[in-house]
Amino acid sequence: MLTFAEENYLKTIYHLSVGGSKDVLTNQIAESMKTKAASVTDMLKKLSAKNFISYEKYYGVRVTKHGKSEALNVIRKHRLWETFLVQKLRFNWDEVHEIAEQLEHINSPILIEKLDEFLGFPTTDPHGEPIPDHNGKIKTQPQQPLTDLAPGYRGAITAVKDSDSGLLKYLDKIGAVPGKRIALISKEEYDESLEVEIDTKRISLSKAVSKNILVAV
Amino acid sequence: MLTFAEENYLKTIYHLSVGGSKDVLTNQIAESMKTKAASVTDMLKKLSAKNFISYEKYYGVRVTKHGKSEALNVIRKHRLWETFLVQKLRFNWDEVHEIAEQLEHINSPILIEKLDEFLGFPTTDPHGEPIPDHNGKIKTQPQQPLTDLAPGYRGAITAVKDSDSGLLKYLDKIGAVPGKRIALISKEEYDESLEVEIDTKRISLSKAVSKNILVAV
DNA sequence: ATATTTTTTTAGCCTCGTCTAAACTTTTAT
DNA sequence: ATAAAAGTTTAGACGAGGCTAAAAAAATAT
Repeated sequence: MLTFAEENYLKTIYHLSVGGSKDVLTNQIAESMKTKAASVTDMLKKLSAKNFISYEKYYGVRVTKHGKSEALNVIRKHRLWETFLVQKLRFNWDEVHEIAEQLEHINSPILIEKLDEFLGFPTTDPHGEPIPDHNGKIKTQPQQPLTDLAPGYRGAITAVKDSDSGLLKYLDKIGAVPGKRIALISKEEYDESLEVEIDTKRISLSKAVSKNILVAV
Repeated sequence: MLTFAEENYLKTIYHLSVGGSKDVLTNQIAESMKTKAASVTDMLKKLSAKNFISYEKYYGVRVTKHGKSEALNVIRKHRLWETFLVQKLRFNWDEVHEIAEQLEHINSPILIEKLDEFLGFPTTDPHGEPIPDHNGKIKTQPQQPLTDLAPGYRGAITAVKDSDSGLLKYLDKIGAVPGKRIALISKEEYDESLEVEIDTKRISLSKAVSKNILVAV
């Protein structure tokens, strides 16, 4: 049985490791979890002793098979609860992250299976992120941040990174939600802002916003 | 903000204080929480310092207004989640207690209000226990354990005390669930077992069972 | 190649919640 | 009324998780 803290570290390390091919560093974890490097080092030793991560002093960590499976389980629970909050309790998508951060630690496999069924076995959460199945299998689709694409791109928004409520409220207002079609018209060089078209409306998006919009490629 | 442990102590103390007119004693709490008296004493000091209980060394505790309100809030959450698990996720009533013990500590007032609405503002949980409203008002109805009544009694089961899964499974099997009509036919003196009628069927109930069946009076 | 800066780890301390063992109080029995 | 028993509290310890300050290692600069 994992403690809440262990689950949170594992989830963070897993998230930081996805994409990057290198080991996850102590300071990255500390920054991401808003804690201190010394605290992270302490926890890394514990997680390593329990075989959830492989840890080489000064050179960072990576999750083991065992650790990845635990991390994906926490992520599965988080995303199922977010889906529940939005679909059943009618929360807005910008309000659910903090609550799901608590609910993800509830320990009852049968509860999660029944919740999954109650929700109709959803494959993505309200932000478009894929929900791992009960074996930890996660269905990824080819996607890139809008910032990486060239003018002329047309496609659909697949997901929105970052769970900041302000960003999500804004995206909701302009209609930039998962599933929505979007076209990249042009890129402004000096501030890297993007001119896009959503629902036949032209909108300029700052880089801070557009780097969080993931689209199908 | 209360910790999980503080919430659990407060809930237990409140439950033990209901009915009994005297102060709740250290050993009662320890037994009820399956912990040691020394641990209880430590926590009583903390809860007393925070004004959730009034505590007189060696003579026991009682909850303050403040403490009662917190206890009722935890109980409200527990019973709403139990209702959710049974009504929406189709759990059996004997399976929900442990899961609700975890869910009751989720801290989000708005979540609980939305859950309450989603469930249609229920007034009792699956075991017939009343659900306090968001002001901590609890609707009690006159009820007594079946063991306290005389042969000839006819009425309805209002609630079932104790959350033991074995007991609940048995009660479910014989149809002794809240709302069901029940008649007390006779009382066997030597072992205090009761002959009752439920659904036109005659059943003999041991004292261990019948003391947990609460009926309207 | 050495010195400086950055990153990471260690050492030591803190709070929370738990425990055992020993020391009190209070209650009960003689 | 006093001795024994029962109940409660204190003292001291521990693990989990966090912190600050200092030491050590790695990366970067000169």
